[in-house]
Amino acid sequence: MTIYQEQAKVFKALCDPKRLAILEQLRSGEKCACVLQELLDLTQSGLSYHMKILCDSGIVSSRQEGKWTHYRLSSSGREKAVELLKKLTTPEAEQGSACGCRR
Amino acid sequence: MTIYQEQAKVFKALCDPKRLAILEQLRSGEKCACVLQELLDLTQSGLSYHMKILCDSGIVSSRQEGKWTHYRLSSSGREKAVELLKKLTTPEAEQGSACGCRR
DNA sequence: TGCTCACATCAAAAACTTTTGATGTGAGGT
DNA sequence: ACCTCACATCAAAAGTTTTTGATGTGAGCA
Repeated sequence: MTIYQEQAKVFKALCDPKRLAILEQLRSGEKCACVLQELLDLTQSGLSYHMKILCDSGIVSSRQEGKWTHYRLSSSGREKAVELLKKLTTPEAEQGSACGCRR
Repeated sequence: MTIYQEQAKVFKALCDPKRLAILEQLRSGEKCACVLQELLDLTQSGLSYHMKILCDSGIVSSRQEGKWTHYRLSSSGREKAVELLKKLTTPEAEQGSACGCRR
C-alpha cells in the first residue's frame, strides 16, 4: 500500500453519503448499531460494512456491551484527520506557524 | 443531489492516490498542466480528469495564461474543507468554543 | 447444552469511478 | 485563413466500491 493509499483511507470514509448520515447521527451522542440501522433505514449487513470503514479510518470508535456494539465519534481520530487534511493542502512554505519574517 | 453528496465532494477529491500525488506537487507552488503530467507520468486526458475533480472540490484553483493552465492550492478551499471536516466529526455539544460551563 | 439475538463475513450482482484512446475546442502563431 | 499546441470532452473498457441476501460467530439466557 502506498503512502497515498494510506492517507486516502480517512477521506474514503468521509466520501459516502450514507457514512455522512451515520456521522450526523453520532454527533448527538453514542448510538448502538441497531438504533443506527433503524434511524437510517439500512440493512444489517450494509450498516456493518459502513461501520467497519468508519472505524478503520479512526474517526469512529466502538465499544461492546454484552451483545450490543456502541459507536461514537473519536476526538483523536478527528484531530488526526484535520491535521492530515491541512498537511495535504497547505503549501510547504506556509506550514507551521507562518510568520513571513525573513529568518 | 443531497446535502451529503454535496459535502462528500471535497473528500472524494482527496481519496484518490493520484490526486494526492498532484496535491503534493502543488504544495511546492503553482504548476502548469504539462509539468504535472510529466512529473507524475499521467496521460493527458487522465490529468485533465483529475484536475477537474480537484478544481470542482474547491481545494485547487486554476489560472489561464495563453494556451497554458496553471494550477495551485486554494487557501479558501482548504479552510472550507477543514471547517467542513470539523463540523462533520465534532459532537454537537462540543462545537464552537467548548466551555464546559453549565450556562 | 441448545436456543436466540446482535453483529460480522462472504460471494455475487449492481452501481460507480478511473483509465484509455479518439475526437473536439479555442488561443496563438504564420 | 490555416496550422499547431494545450487542454477538455467523450465513449468504451477496466477497476473499485457498494448493495444484497445467505451464512458464520460468539454473548447471554433457559
